[in-house]
Amino acid sequence: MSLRFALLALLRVGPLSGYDLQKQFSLSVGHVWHAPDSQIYPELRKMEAEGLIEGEEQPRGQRATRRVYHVTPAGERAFLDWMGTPLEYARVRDPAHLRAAYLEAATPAAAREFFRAHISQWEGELAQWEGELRRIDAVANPMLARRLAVTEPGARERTVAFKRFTYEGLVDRARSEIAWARRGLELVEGLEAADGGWAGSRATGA
Amino acid sequence: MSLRFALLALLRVGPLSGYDLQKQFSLSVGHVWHAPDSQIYPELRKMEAEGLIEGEEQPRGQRATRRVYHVTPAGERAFLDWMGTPLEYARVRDPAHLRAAYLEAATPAAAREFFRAHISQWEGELAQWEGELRRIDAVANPMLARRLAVTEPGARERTVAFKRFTYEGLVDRARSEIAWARRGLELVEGLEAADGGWAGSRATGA
DNA sequence: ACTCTCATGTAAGTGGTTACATGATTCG
DNA sequence: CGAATCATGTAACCACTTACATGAGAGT
Repeated sequence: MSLRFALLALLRVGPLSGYDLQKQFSLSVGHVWHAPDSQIYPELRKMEAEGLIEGEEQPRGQRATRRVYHVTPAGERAFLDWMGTPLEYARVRDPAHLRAAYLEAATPAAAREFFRAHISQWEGELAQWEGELRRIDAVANPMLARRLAVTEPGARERTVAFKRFTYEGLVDRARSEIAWARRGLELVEGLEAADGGWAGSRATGA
Repeated sequence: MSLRFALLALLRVGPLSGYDLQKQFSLSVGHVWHAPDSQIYPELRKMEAEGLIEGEEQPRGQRATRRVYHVTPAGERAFLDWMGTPLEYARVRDPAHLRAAYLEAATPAAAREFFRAHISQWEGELAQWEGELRRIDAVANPMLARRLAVTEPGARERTVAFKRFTYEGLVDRARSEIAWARRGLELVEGLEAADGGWAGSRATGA
């Protein structure tokens, strides 16, 4: 349900084709809400059918066209309504913590590998989010720059502030996942030292 | 894909009916992987069809029966294999941070309400997870007690250690979400004080 | 001529959600 | 006798994933 609002958030700064949208997506909102192009195109069609956006065919070369979408008043209203309604939180479904809870059934090597993968996973996200933070500070994100150009001066400060704040939260989260996994690595070391029996045949299932 | 392993994790400590499983689920693994009964029953059937578990019809009263499942050797192997394979991480899809990134479009009241809801959401989770931590320490979780009874003495320490460690991680996460949202509340106050123009008609879409 | 980017999708499948359906048993 | 709990599902729907499909235009 959030995809359409992520799309509206982008289209609200100015008209874009599905293709451009998809590109901008991966460089901005995509950092908090992933969507592949195979999901974006149909969603745009649906949103158009519901009157939230309108598409205009534009010629491209001799025969080809591209469809450029802009937000309708109904779309603007839908977006602002959404901003005013409470979020629905998804129930927990956390594969990493699920696995962590039963790591005694894994070999020490597999447990270590799990934590290492967790660290590198979150280091990847961290790098993305820290990069985004730097781009926000430098107004080097093209989407943000366009948005600020379209925003009345008095509102620019808070526009930047909420972006910063959002990515700070994500950075915190990534750091705490990494810290947790590092403690996990230490825990594995400790348990292995304390109990020579782990790594035995039981853990491998043989 | 994780559901079946969550179910196997429970069944590995001893046979259970779908109904019992579902009850135990919400009191243990359910804290990291939610699943409604309408998903559990069909999944058990599928797992049986694939030979991971086996069900036995047991009489209950005069006419009724219940189906009690136990893990087969193939199921045990599947579980241990899963423990040894790298996790697949889902792409980010985070409604709260998506909204936070565009909160300049909301009224200050809506922004505040959003953060308050975020705090109470995570305080709820926090309470659950802290409760679970206390039950782990007191061995007051019946599922954990059963598991320890079935675990060789040398492996008990690490069984408890990984559970503790998992819930510690979840508690950390909840705390940091709460801290983030509190900072969000402060940010809203600050922006409102700095800029009397927010809360104006623009933000409401009129 | 070839390749890269632009541009827009469809189709099949999976995992999960919500709502509904049904009947036996046990306990007060 | 009625209510709670035991017990097991089905059906319709939605969001998302993966893989595939197609063709025009621009640059080398």
